[in-house]
Amino acid sequence: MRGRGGRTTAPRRAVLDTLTKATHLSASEISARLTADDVQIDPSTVHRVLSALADAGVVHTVPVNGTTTYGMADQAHHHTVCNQCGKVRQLHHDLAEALVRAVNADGTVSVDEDGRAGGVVVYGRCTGACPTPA
Amino acid sequence: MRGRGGRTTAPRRAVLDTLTKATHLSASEISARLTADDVQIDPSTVHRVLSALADAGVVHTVPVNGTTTYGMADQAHHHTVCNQCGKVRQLHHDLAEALVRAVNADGTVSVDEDGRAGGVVVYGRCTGACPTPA
DNA sequence: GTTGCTTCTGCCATCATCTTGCAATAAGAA
DNA sequence: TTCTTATTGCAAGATGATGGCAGAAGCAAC
Repeated sequence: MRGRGGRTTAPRRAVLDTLTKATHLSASEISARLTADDVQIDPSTVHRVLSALADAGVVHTVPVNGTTTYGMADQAHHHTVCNQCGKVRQLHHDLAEALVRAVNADGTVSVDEDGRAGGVVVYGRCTGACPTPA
Repeated sequence: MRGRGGRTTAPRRAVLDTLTKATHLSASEISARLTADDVQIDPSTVHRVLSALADAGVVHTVPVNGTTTYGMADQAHHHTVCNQCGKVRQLHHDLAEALVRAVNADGTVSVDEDGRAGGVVVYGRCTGACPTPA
């Protein structure tokens, strides 16, 4: 699961476990869930672990409001984001793929789908009531 | 230009002037340019002005790395962002519009193009050398 | 199983961005 | 011109994220 040179440590395992159970969490949310599970990991460590995992391509990042949310990289690289509640949803759509191809063909920006933050994000608003106005 | 209930004050005029001269700037960049032009406006005021303008639909926001960049709303609502240098480019493409229509048709998220942050953002990396590794 | 190198973690301080409270100011209407 | 109220400036603080450093632990070699 993480055979990319890095070491298998308890914090990394815990962060990945948290992220597989509920994808698209911010660093502070992951910290909160870990402490809720009686796993004491320093917030700075969570940030470093996430950064390392993102560099390794294990997780990807989605910017939401002012913060960064993380999700497993084996899932879709395209997302919708609600600007109100911050909810991140996966976006499975051929048009997103087509748009990526078009942007890549354009030449000014290259979208590397394996990169830590490459992909299409559609910002909008939940139709109806937002789940949690986080 | 800003007939939407708000008052026409010097700070708002200055922020809008800065934003029309060079679109897609962060709040701190706008502050820096204002001070460079010998216009003294408090950073918190810049934030409040930008937030008010975004709420009014005069400007739109694009999340870049950890910060928020602002651009005039009369321009394209879709953008490409370089994760390395933070460069924001306008994205004129029918596929982006088609994707928005598809997402709206999907029903879970509504993309209001007049909203303060609605639109498509494609995150990637500048092909070749990035302008300024800001 | 033991040893040792190197990575990783935890703690701390620091930074940057952004927000909020409050008094003073000024825009716009009467 | 006067008055009401939105807006600004200043200060303090909240929040997210980063970097340094000493100690702990993973992993490989022996």
